[in-house]
Amino acid sequence: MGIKYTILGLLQYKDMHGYRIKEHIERNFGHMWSINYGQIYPNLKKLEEEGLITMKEVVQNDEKGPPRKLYSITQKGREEFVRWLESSPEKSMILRDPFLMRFVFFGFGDPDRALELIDEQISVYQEQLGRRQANLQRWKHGSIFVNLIAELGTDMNQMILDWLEKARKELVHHFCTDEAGIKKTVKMNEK
Amino acid sequence: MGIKYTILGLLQYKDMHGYRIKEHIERNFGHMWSINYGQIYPNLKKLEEEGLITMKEVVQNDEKGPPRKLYSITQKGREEFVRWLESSPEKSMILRDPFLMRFVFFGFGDPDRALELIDEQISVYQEQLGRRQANLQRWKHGSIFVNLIAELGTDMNQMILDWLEKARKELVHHFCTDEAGIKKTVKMNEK
DNA sequence: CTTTCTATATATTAAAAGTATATATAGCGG
DNA sequence: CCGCTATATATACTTTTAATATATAGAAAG
Repeated sequence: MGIKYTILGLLQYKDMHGYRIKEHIERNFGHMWSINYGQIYPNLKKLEEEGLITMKEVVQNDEKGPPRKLYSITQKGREEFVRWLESSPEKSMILRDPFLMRFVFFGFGDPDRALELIDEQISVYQEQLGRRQANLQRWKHGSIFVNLIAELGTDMNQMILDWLEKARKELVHHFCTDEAGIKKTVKMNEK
Repeated sequence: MGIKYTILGLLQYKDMHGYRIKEHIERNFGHMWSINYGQIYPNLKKLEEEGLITMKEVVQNDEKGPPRKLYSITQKGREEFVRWLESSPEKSMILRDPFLMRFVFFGFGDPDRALELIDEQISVYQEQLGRRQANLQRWKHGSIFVNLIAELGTDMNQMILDWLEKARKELVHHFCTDEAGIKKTVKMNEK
């Protein structure tokens, strides 16, 4: 889904080699999505075949490591990129969450364990939120677009945390009204 | 990612055939994720091979259409399902958004067009929010878990709308301070 | 000087997921 | 009888993910 154009977009900023492309994406957009080497190298090859980028040179590494292939975008690539950039997205947001997939069926499992899993998820998102807020400060002077996306990341994180806490409360109440002996659990889990 | 367990989970509620599984997922969780026949039938076959479900019977359709294969979960399937249900998720949420992928690079395109795309996205989410809120009413008396997930869907929708409007304002301001002649555009897009 | 470790770099393969397409059955309306 | 729609099973192909392979080079330890 648009990996080609993401790579083209990055090469508009500056020339890059494959390893650096993944690094850049992870650093700047890692909170929103990620990319794999299995996607990068085949797409670089394809873009080159289509004449949208060229492999400029193979340079010896300054620091350490093997020689690297530096890619740059062509004029044809710039035009194709803008054509895509100004087209309407063909699909809406796709979301996959192994936790939510479990959440739907929590009625089938052990209520105690369900609450534990929610607590784990709350911890994960709290930690991630802290990292994202720290990153926000770092990126304040960068691109307004990256900044706004980072804000979306923290907004989303906060929203999910709020929902998790609300869901937890309602489930504690729901489990509590069951004939199951979980009152002790409710008490233990209350702060 | 867990398609097998989603199918197992649905078969805990009641026996179903392949076509109905997709229908059920689209109706109850369509706001969060979707599934394709290309995922359903191979996984049904695999689950049967693993002894987690059985193909109970082939029944002639009452209404119309061809005969259908009714699947039901086995005891082994129930145990495997609960094992998965009570395990910690192995990954975090995955998010893919063709619009956000473009948003990041809006600095390269035409500012007018960028604002148009944002306006389109706002329309899409507003419409989706209306549908989700209507669905919320319908599901109020159903499973508390499905209900909470539906609430998450509307919460997320509202959050994204808020962010889009905030982003739009900041971008209008950002573009306005450019040396580009977009003041007219700013004026036309103001309500 | 050699070995081990780490970071950096290119790349491929297998499995899983997602998309598109094919084929079939049956009722209904023209 | 034909065309359309809904219902139903299923496969082929593409994309993504995860894992793995191979390589280079500096630094540290022995």
